[in-house]
Amino acid sequence: MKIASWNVNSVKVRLPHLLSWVEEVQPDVLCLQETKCPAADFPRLELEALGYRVETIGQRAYNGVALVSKRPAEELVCGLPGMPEDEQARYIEASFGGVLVASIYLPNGNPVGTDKFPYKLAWMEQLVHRARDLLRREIPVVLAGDYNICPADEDVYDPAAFRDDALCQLASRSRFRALLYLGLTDAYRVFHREPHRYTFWDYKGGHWNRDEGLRIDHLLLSPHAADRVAACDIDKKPRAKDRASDHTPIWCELAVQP
DNA sequence: ATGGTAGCCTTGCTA
Repeated sequence: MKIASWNVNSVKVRLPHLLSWVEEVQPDVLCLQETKCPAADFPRLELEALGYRVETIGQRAYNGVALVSKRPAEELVCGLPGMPEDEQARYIEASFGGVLVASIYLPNGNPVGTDKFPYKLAWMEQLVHRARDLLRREIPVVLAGDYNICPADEDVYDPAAFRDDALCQLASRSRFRALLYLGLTDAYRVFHREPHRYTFWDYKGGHWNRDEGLRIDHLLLSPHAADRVAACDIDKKPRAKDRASDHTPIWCELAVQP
């Protein structure tokens, strides 16, 4: 069972890239973030033509998450439990044949010193609570998405330049580590130990061409999923295309019948 | 030199 995550930065603009990637890679579940698209406007017919179903929550211009899957979603959850007052479309969760998958668009939190940063930390606190509840079920869980967290300095092309950034703050990293200490596993680091591997390259300043990026998109696995993970990688090819998203997909393969 | 680019509800906001 192949599970992937991709911040597409507008599903409408990225639709050609999205369709060609789905057709080529054939993920069983693809988690999207920053669709920037209300659910009623989501281009679901094009994905259905490839044999996929879509569950999504969205809003105009900002945020928006989706689950694109071959199997129908079960036990759908829209919005992060514990944050009923959150109006931003950042969390959608469902089960697919006994594997629970969430598509997460964690708040960016910049600039630190504004109310955006405490919003990020409060959101992460609720995500920790949700993860704790899900881990009690003792089933395979994949929490996938744009976490807007660089777990360590090795995940940043220029750690000094990002020292005061919300993506690298001690408080942000501490909440991310709280997820790991609960028993979740960073799937990418099971297979790749080398530093300076990225999922995001800023549009500004030719960062893609110099491979100056950040590792902020993550697949976190519950023990039952980590026991079955057979592969995980970042697919850099979509980032090289014209009119690319600033993020590229990350995927993992679980030894579970889809 | 606090720049640069992209997408959106655009003349500003978010990332």
